[in-house]
Amino acid sequence: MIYKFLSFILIMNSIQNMYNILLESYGKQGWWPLTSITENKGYHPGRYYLPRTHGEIFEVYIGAILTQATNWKTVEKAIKNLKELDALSPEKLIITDRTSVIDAIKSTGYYNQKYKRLLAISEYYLKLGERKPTRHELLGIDGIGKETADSILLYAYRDPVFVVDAYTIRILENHKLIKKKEKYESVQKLFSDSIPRDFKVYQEFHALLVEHAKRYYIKTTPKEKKKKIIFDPLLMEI
DNA sequence: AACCAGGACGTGA
DNA sequence: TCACGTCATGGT
Repeated sequence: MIYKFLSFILIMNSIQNMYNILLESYGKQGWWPLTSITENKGYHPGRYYLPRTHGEIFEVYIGAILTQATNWKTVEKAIKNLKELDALSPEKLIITDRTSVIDAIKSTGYYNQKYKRLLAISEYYLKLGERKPTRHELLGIDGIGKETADSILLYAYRDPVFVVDAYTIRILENHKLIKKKEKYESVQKLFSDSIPRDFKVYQEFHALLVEHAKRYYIKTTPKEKKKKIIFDPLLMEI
């Protein structure tokens, strides 16, 4: 029993170390990217007061839906298209004709689903008014699962909710900090137990894990078919 | 030219 | 509960 306790302490320490090293290596990431920020492709490191307007907050919702199972570059294009269409607000999105919106978001794939989901969050966002959503409410909306809900809470509202994505799982598995098929909430709790309850840390850590995974956890050449992971330099350090 | 992307959801076992 | 198929375009 005491053995288990000690190993848990070590794991917590590794998580904290991982954050320190990633931050030191890559710097502040400045998520969530916003079109109102013209420089640095919308990223705004250190400006933790963002987003602040309804336009910026709603853009996080839109991006969170559109980025599901696709890369951000295609989402960037889609949001830009929506802006040119003048459909980048819940009110406008609802009244804009379906084919125009679908055409705008086509690059992100799954456009039929995503169109429906954009409508759903638009309706919800309007009903919300000035109120802040709860996780439970968000999860009740079509197309919003755990990761999307937590992304919205963390990046649109600055709630200290850790976002667990596929990359996070992959990295932690590789470092043997979790077992395979560890559950979402379980991984989330591990982070909550290991790092200070500070939304800024949560935002940066998640973004840093994504950055790290993009560098070392994606297959690079068709040759390395069997090897998903190249080599993670962090394995030596933590 | 496969293989994968900042997932979610429905279904059948 | 859980493993698996589906949704679809674009980047590497």
